Amino acid sequence: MRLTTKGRYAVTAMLDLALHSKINPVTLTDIAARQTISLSYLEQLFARLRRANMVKGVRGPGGGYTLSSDANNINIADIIAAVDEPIDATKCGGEANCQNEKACLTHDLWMGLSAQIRQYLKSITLGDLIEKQLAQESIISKGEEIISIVEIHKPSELHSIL
Amino acid sequence: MRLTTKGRYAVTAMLDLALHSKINPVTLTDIAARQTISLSYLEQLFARLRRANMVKGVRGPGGGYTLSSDANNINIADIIAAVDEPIDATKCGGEANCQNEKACLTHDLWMGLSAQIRQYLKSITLGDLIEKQLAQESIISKGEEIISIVEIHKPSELHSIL
DNA sequence: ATAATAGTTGACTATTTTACTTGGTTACGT
DNA sequence: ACGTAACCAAGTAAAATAGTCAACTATTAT
Repeated sequence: MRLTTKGRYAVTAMLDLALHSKINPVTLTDIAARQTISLSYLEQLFARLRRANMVKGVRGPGGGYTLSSDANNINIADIIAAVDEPIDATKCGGEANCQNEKACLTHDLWMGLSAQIRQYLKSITLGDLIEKQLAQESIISKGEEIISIVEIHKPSELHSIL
Repeated sequence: MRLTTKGRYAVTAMLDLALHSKINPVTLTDIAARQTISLSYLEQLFARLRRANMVKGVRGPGGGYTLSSDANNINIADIIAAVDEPIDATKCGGEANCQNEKACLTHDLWMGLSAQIRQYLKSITLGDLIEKQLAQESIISKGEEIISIVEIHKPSELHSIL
């Protein structure tokens, strides 16, 4: 499971979509403007999201994109997986000389962790983010009160946390 | 919180270190060979890990790296943060027109998720990965066995044992 | 003291990924 | 018919990743 800016763009765009497409489809132009992402880059991302059956494109005037299913049925792991290029994390994908040997021990450990992260992100849906997060910000302030402090005092240094 | 191959290399190397540096320091050359990472790239990663006080370098013959503290005190989030370049995830770092406005809603949502992921990875230590993962497969004893075998068979390390 | 070891540092290169650009075509609604 | 917006296919600039090379310093062993 990889977590890059690309995946963040995708999740952000999907969140935007979930928030605005309740009634009408949302154009990529609108998302691009709101989230300051280039239109064509969004097109690339949404091409993948569409192929992964996560969004539906509606052509013509009044068209745009809508979620393929309810926000509560769309999880974060799937969004990220849809736009990310799959990579071989093992470097030894089941080679004969790697079976049960020490060289692959750390690979196995990493894979285990990776699976845990994926499972975790799979348990979080767009709906969760919108409802639970917005309702109570306890998670943010409780877990990392530094974030809110920085948000207030030194917004430019947020990156040091993320 | 970013999760890239770079971070994976770092975690993998730290896992390797945790597994092998119980007695003696471990050279980057050994880790490079075991994990198939280039030596110089490891040097770059460990320069950052050292600056973050996560490992200690021991110079001279018989030298290498050791963990700065117990494997149970080193969490995954810190390792990844140490080697990753900090980035600005917001793109609107506290601009006046972004305060409490809709444009930043999805940013906030993403930040909340990012904080959760970070918190999650912070709760997982190297010790957790090694113990919990390995305990089930009872590889611990087997692992130690292999370690000692390899240590003995590697000529470069013979002198440090005897 | 000297040589060998191994960390430390910096600059430099190649590859890949990211993010964006340009310029179209297709489908759909008015 | 016309405008809109999805769809598509190149190509490109910037950044991150991954690795190389070379010199240097601190430590240990002989």
